[in-house]
Parts: sequence; structure tokens; C-alpha cells
Amino acid sequence: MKGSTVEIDKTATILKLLGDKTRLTMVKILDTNDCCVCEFVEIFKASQPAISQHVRKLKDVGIVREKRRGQWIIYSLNRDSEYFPMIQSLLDHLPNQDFKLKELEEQGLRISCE
Amino acid sequence: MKGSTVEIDKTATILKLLGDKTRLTMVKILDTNDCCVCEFVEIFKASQPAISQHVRKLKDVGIVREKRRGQWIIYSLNRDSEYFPMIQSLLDHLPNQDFKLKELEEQGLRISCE
DNA sequence: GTATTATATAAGCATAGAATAATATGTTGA
DNA sequence: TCAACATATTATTCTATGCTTATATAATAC
Repeated sequence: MKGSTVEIDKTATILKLLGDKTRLTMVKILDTNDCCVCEFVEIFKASQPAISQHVRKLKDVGIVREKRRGQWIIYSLNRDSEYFPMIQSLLDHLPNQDFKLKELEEQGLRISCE
Repeated sequence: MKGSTVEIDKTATILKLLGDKTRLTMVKILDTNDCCVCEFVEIFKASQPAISQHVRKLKDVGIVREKRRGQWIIYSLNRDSEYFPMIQSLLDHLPNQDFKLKELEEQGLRISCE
């Protein structure tokens, strides 16, 4: 049991980060799809710097990873994070958000990253 | 699947509340023990108003319940909350905090509520 | 090289959150 | 009724967070 738990203080930090509508939705989306910043900008109707700052926070604590693909930077869930099991069981209680990406595809706004 | 999920916006609100070291530890403790404010004051070495405001926030969103017992007000986890399943699976990833109450007992500081 | 696109970073501001100090409410027991 | 105890509430202050604006970095296409 001990081996599967994470520190309570650090967990609070993670939950505070996930306690934001935008970031929580981001992580839920990343649970089933990799995404780039420009897609999040469309999905959340937010500014590019705002989105960049959100993903940066997630990256700083190791929840997400980035990898460059050409001019785009693709973000993905870091399934090797020590917090991933907890985050995963959390996400399981949230409704699927894939429809947001489907909407993008229908608008032809997802070509950039695929 | 749909029936077991909770709204993403409301969930963010819950996670923000749990994204505080003190409140997260409180909830973990309440998972196995009911507690009163004076005990939390001892456990967290915090002021009484600070603790009162923390539990109030948890109460306002329905995570915890209160019941008066004489001059004390006993807080307990509200297992009927729509968020309880999610919270429960979250708490399962945290180390048990019962030792904090044990320390109180050893100091004779838990007589008040039992 | 320059222009364009995608993303990151930094500074400034405005709002939200947490702690304190002071006060109020409510219960118990003499 | 009054004193003591437990808790709640309010106002204030301080810090943290999120967004915007402006600018910087990096890749691509010409």
C-alpha cells in the first residue's frame, strides 16, 4: 500500500493545478489525444499566452510532456509521472471531452497537428 | 459510464479546494475519523479561525458535514456527496494520516471529542 | 536572407485566496 | 445569571494566481 501512495503536500500542489477548469479539461483531453497549443487556443477560446502559461504549469510539475514536431509543440500526458495513477483515477470520473476535438476537426482546424 | 461522472467545471472547484495542504489532509483524516475543530487546531498548529474557515469551505461544497455534540461540532466526510466517489479514489492514493490523531491521543488532547 | 507561423517569456494589473485580529454566537456548568 | 469553552463570522492585510500586452525564440517557406 505504501509504495502506491504519493506525498500529501506534493499532491495538494498537483490538485491545485488541476483545480482550474481550463487545465483540468486540458488534462482530460490529453488523456485520449495529444494536442498542440494552437488547438487548445481554439478549444478554450483563450489567448495563446494564456494557454502557454497553463501548459507550462502542467509541464513544470511533470504532468505533461512536450515534443517538438516542426513548428508545433505537441503536448501529451506523462504516464510515467509518479502522480499519473492518481490523476488517471481522477479523470475516470470526468465525462469524455473528445467532442471538443471533433468540433475542431469539423471546422478543419485540426489539420495542423496531424 | 455517463451516470458515474461529474461535471468538469464543478470538479475543478472541488479540486481547487482539495489543492490545499491543510484541507487535503483534513479530508484524508476524515476518511477514517470524525473530528472537531479543536482537534484540527492542534494537528495543524493553526489558529481556530483559520481552521474554521477551511472546514467551512469544505462544508459549503458538500464534501463534509457537521453535527453538533454539546459544545463541540463534529465534522465528518459526506459520503452521500456526488463527488464522494471521485474524492474516495483520490484519497486512496494518499498515505494514511491516522498517526496525527494518535499523537493527539498520546498527549491526552483528544478526550474532548470522544 | 526575410516573412510567416507557432510558441514562449516577461512585466503589469486585477482578482482570488489564506491568515490574522477582533468580535459574535452558542453551549455548559456553577 | 455569569464564567468558561468551542466555534463562527467579519474586516483587513498579504500573497498567489490568471490574464493581457508586448516582446523574444524558433521553425518553415519563399
